[in-house]
Amino acid sequence: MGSWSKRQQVRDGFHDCVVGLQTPGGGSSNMLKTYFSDVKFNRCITSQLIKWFSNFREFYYIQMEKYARQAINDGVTSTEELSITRDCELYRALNMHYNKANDFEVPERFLEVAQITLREFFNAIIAGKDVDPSWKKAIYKVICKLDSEVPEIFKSPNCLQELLHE
DNA sequence: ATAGTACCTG
DNA sequence: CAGGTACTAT
Repeated sequence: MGSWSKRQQVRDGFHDCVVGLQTPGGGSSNMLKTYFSDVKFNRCITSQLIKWFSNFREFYYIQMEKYARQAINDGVTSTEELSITRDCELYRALNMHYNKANDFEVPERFLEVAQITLREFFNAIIAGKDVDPSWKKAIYKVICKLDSEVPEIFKSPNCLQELLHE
């Protein structure tokens, strides 16, 4: 399936910054490829790359919904009570998935966006919008606009090593 | 027709 | 994650 020499390196850090990445319209597919300068892309490899990000996004949103519902069951009534810190359960779940080895320092911006996402889910569920089969679409549309730029350092084939030496 | 995505499954 | 289906958009 091709040499994903950079796969492990890029995965984690990428998603600390690119959570809601939507490929259509944004031309993001080509943008992503520029971060894998050592990979020769064909149809198959490209779709696998796209699939990864699809899976990553999926995981992110599944956690958000789960945590939002859990908060509601726990009696939370206001979004003011929902904040995402580096020691909260949700953050740990995400970090465990995207940044298992803690190679990357998760940007503050990620916490902000995650919190916005969580509150978005919370409000939608409270409002009973989840009866609509496509209720998440509205949330996706909001969050994908909050994507951060992917740090340039991830373009380096040796980004992991370089980060570890900082 | 093809690429990209959501949703579900293993 | 990868596979598969169904659906949207180009």
